[in-house]
Amino acid sequence: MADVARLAGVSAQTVSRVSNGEPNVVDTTRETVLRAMAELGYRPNSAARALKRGAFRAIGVITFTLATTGNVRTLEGIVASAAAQDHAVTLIPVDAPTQDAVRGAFTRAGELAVDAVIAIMETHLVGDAPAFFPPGVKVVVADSDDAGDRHPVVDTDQRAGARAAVEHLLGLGHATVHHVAGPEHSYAAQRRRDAWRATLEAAGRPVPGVLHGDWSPESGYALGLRLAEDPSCTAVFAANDQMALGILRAMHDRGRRVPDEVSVVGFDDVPEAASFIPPLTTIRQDFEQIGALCVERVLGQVRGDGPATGTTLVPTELVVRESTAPHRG
Amino acid sequence: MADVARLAGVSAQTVSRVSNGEPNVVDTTRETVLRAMAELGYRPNSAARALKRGAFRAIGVITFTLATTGNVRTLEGIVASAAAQDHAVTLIPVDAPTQDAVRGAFTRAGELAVDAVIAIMETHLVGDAPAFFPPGVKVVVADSDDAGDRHPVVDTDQRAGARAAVEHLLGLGHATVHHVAGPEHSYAAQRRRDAWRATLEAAGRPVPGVLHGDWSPESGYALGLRLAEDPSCTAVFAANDQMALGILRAMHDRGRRVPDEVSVVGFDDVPEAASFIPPLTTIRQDFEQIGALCVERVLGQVRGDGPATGTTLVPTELVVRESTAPHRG
DNA sequence: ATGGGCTATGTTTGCGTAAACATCGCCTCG
DNA sequence: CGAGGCGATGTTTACGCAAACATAGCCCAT
Repeated sequence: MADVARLAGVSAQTVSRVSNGEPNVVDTTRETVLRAMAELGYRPNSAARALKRGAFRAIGVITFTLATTGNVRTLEGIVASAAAQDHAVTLIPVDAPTQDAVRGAFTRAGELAVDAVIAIMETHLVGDAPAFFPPGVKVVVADSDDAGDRHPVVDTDQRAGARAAVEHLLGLGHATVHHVAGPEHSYAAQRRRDAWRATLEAAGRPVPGVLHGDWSPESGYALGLRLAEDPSCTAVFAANDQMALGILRAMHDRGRRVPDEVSVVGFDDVPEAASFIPPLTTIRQDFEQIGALCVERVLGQVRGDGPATGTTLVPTELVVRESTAPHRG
Repeated sequence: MADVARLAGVSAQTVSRVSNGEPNVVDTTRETVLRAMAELGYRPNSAARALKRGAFRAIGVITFTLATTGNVRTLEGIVASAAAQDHAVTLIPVDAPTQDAVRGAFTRAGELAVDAVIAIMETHLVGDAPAFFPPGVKVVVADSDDAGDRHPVVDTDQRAGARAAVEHLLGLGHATVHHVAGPEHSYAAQRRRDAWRATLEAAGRPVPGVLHGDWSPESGYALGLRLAEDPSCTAVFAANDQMALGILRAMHDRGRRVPDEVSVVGFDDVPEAASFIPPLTTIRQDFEQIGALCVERVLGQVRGDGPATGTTLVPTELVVRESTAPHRG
């Protein structure tokens, strides 16, 4: 910076003003400085800038895996939204899905060059980790629809989505709907399962035993084989599209035609869902909006004009494709 | 830091030594300091630290989209590997796949708190963008198997992978292999297409006209419908798994049985590939290793003990599943 | 026993920037 | 025509940390 100032024949402070786009600099001076900057290849040093300003203009994102569609697309929404508000995004990996590992990640985040942290994980993993935080760093949690009393929480409206799936199937004339749920410890899976059950009960339908998978297509296939054996099973709601894919294959392998004999609904609307055999009816989640809301909440806290708690639910959308059809009884 | 020093009754420098884990501190002193840190909730300020050290211990990753399996998994590999070497990862989004946008991203990266940059994109997009870089920041490019003379480049061995796919199909007795390629402007797509053609020519087989998709399942479906019309088409090599998925559905819709009548091979080995109908034979890419190599190369440059150019190709693996079978002619 | 070397700790200094305050010249208005 | 004010620019300072250098106490070998 001193070099630029010397070359431009001005003070360092004026260089600072130009580089920060402050208004009270005469145009000719500004241009001289800009030319000097270009000539010397000057870049502001962000460390010094952050040190002085006390802010990094960066958001940390803590997540366990990028292997799931939801996390990645949420992340993408966060990055896009943060970029629009001139903030960078720093990824903070968690080695294992344990509270200890998450606490470690939060500790690292506290020492990192970030002003705020978004955790994409379920509440029970977050636990009390944010308590170990420097007070200045703000936290928002995605993918957990409770704990809104401790941090702002943003999540898909799991209940409404699951209800829409079940009601769609009941509306097609199916007597009841079987459910292939996600892992038992997952809040999202629990929400979808509970809403599935509640919707059946509200409609006065029998509630079949629930099958728990692990979100993978393979688990969907294994459980799908069991459902295929059950002639009374004409409608299946899978807790995500990947398991639905496995179920489709199981039905195919067992000669149960979809949707003629069995209707299948997924959850997520992954990009491939429209190309499954047959194309999958599913519940679309708006991950981009989740990401955008996370950024809004967290920057609201940083600016001091946003709420520090409260849950925001993002609506879902039923996407009807060819894997569901009226029941032929 | 001064508060901690006062409470512990030592100098600020000793606090610094403790917080950096330097060895020449007596255990009792260290413990006193650690206790004072805990009591005051002290966190090192990373801005000041970076300012002093001249390094951020952070790597920037420039990429256009996280919507593709490859980019995400490469990113995941980068994050894991960077974390193992105590580096953070900052995402730098590119708004549009144009050289201008990429140049803008590199400019931002230059002002960001990063010591090095990894670009996950094809070379022709990177263009001369890194020339606008501060000299201190190092660059590595993934997903481009040329330009290794300007920066280190890490990429999947596209040619070997495509050759393995074609040879597998020829080995099953198919007279030739049709190809559904990626977009024409994509280097990766070009490499796979060229290797497909070269392998057919080397075997003295006829080279069918190439069909270009856009990587999406929908484009695979559209092109698959055309292939399904052609009774001479018994083997298809798709440039990625998503298009292969579309092809499988097209064959299914036209009553062309896979693999009995038509064999299909994909590229990537996405997690769903094993659950397609039928499970997809494909070329597995080792994205985690690509990510790890990117980090190694880039940190090697930062440390000054790594090469500044050169291409590293990561081998692929043929994964045989049920979508390919011997030709029945 | 005494010098030399070694370790633990303290002191000084500066990294690059921007806020706060200081200065300087010009314009306006009575 | 001069006081007052305002906008453009310069000067000083501190942000929090760690490198470099300084000091002080100790042990060992001669």
